[in-house]
Amino acid sequence: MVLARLLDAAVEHFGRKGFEGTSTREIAAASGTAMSSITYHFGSKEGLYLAVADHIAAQISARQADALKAARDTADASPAQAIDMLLALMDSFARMMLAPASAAWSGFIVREQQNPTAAFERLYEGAMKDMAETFVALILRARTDLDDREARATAVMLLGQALILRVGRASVCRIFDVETLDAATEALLLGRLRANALSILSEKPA
Amino acid sequence: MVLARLLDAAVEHFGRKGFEGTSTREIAAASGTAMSSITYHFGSKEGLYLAVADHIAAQISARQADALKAARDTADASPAQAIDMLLALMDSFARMMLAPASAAWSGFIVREQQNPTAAFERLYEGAMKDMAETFVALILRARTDLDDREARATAVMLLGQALILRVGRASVCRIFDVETLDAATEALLLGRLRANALSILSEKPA
DNA sequence: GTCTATACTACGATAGAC
DNA sequence: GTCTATCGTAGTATAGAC
Repeated sequence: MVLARLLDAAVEHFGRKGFEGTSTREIAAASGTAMSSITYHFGSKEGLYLAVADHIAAQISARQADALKAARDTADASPAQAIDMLLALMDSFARMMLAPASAAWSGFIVREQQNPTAAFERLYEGAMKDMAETFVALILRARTDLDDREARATAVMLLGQALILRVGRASVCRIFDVETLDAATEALLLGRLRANALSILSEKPA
Repeated sequence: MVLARLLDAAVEHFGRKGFEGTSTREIAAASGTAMSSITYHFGSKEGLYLAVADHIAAQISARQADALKAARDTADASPAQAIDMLLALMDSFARMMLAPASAAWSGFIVREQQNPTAAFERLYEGAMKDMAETFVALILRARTDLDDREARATAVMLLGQALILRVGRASVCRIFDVETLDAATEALLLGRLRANALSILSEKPA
């Protein structure tokens, strides 16, 4: 119980302020326990940090599980079906980027992207790899004119459009001249994302 | 001279390890000077941090100045001309995201996006606003079917495709199964980015 | 298991010599 | 202007009571 509270508080604090920016005393205080319980349960501050990576990966996987399961059997999908699945997957991913819960996760993940530690491996293998490979497989079904590497590049670009909703949030708000994203603006962004993805995925006439 | 060395070292250290993750002693050591010179020149650690924000904004502006100047007079551009300018601007921005120098900058900027301090204002006003507004203006010329808010959303999505090249670098490398991005993969990504942007910007038949 | 108390290190800021 | 020396604070980790 204390263990779970410590983990939740650690996700929040590490996500928002980074490893060095967070003190174990803060996390312990937010969990209503003593700092030494971190050593007891996780061995060290670093041990807690790695546990947070696993925790985040598990939460993301759970959140995307439905959308990924629907896209699991892509071997015999028609291009049109693959596009439908991709649009649904993009929408699911983008909604996660818009959800408040992803703020702390993304802070954690983005730091690991720029300065990968052992935690990045856990994040990628635990949550991101599955989504990336599913994307690539679906794109290959949708755009039969692309080879494997082109499909991977396309997956990167599609994901980037959703990623900026979280990672560039402050700039997005400035571009729309709002303090926080309201429902109407979120809907507008999701609609544009869908339209763009459709443009990209529709196979071009030679 | 010491001042410039401190600033350069601070960009690197703050960018890679964040404000709390960087000690003033580290920065001073990397600059070959004493820690107390930070207090002398910048007043405090925070003063140095804000100076770094201005420094980064200036460097980005300088780097994008040519591409932005070429797109300055958009009032009478035809849709085809606007698309050409946008593709050039996208390419310029994406190449900055691929350049090694942007690693430290982006670390700094991304932290500010998620946890904006006074430094974010300086970054946005000093470098990002100009690019964002230029993007929106050009998109409105290229896609006459979009209203202002739709054009802003489209700008966000276009920038996201380039942003992921830096912010999601570790994942991009994993998706391509490489340690670092080689020239061939970079060319592939730039090519896909251009193709996607073209798909998105080509006005759809009603 | 969870707490209090404490050892040890590193931090930012400042004072003062030169 | 740039250095060395030092102060006060806050950090992680550990030991030991309960």
